[in-house]
Amino acid sequence: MADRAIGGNSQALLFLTDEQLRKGIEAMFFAYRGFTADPDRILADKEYGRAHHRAIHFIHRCPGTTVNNLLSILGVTKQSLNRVLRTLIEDGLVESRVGRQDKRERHLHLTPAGASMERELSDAQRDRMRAAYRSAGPVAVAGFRQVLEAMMDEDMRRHYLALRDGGA
Amino acid sequence: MADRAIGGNSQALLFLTDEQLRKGIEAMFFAYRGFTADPDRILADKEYGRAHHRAIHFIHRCPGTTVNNLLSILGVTKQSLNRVLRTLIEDGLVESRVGRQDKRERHLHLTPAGASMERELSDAQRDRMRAAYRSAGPVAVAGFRQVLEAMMDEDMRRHYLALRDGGA
DNA sequence: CTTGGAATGTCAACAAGGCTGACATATCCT
DNA sequence: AGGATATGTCAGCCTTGTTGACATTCCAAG
Repeated sequence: MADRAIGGNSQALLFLTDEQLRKGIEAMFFAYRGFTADPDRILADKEYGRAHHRAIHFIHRCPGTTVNNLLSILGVTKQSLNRVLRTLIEDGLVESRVGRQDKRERHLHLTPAGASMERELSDAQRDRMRAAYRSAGPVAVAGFRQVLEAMMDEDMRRHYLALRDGGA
Repeated sequence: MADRAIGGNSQALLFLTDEQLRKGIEAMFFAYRGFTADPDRILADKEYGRAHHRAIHFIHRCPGTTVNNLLSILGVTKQSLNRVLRTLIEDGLVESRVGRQDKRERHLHLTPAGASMERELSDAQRDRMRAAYRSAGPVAVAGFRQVLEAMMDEDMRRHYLALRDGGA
């Protein structure tokens, strides 16, 4: 178990020790709490939760996306998503338009109210991220993204890259 | 809202644009799924969930920790933790010893069975982390940790640093 | 034109894991 | 003796995930 990276290898692999990996694991745990803390605080006052935030985020990023596509990005069941989506539509934050070519599909868009909520949430989240980026510097940020990308499941990486490159 | 980092500033701050921040936010979202995926799969077969994993992890890291300390690390209520802890103790994975100095305190330890479960879970999680580290390289890993640390809430950072330095 | 399959919506039931509030017990400290 | 602390526990609630079943609508292939 212990530190297989060392074995017959060189000092250059010291960053692969179980010790280093454990620090990374704990860093992910504690950092993710910070990552969601600010939007969570805002959402608590309204009637919503983190699931609503995620839906709003990706509808903002992919205007006109279909339910199926959103399902696959979020990685939840349609029943779960539908519950969230229904309240967002009822409350006038999201609009669901019947597809023109394929009328079975629904294309999702934020209403002005939805866009305003999106801004409030992502501003809060970006503020923290910006402070972290600034304090760590550009080189660290590049490494941060590189490790995160390598950590994703294949399916998730596909979605991520499509958003990263398509949305740029 | 858009790209305040650019304003009257230099090119050196291009990594602080909203665009770059958004990519980091999405990377965190997708990567965290991968981060928990392997332990979750293992836990699904047994009677446990992610909350049990977290408790086991930190009891392993801080043998003899008190319930109160664990509460503060995990950031949940004692009722939530207790539900998890009770099942772990009933199932013989965790042992709760009355404190010697202060008999009000309970000191938590993994039993051999608990330690074995811990190993199985953290092996799975470390494997993925190791692959990510290896593919990204030591410089990226340093940046990864740096940005995550900067992203934590103050309370979480205290716990993280205590574990990072104390546990080294 | 019919039929199979895809995309969507919805109902019901359930589980995990958060939360609050209230209360009990044992222990420590002053 | 009495207040504070550490823990455990009961009851109930919420969010968000799950499965399974079923209806509708529509596209596309035969």
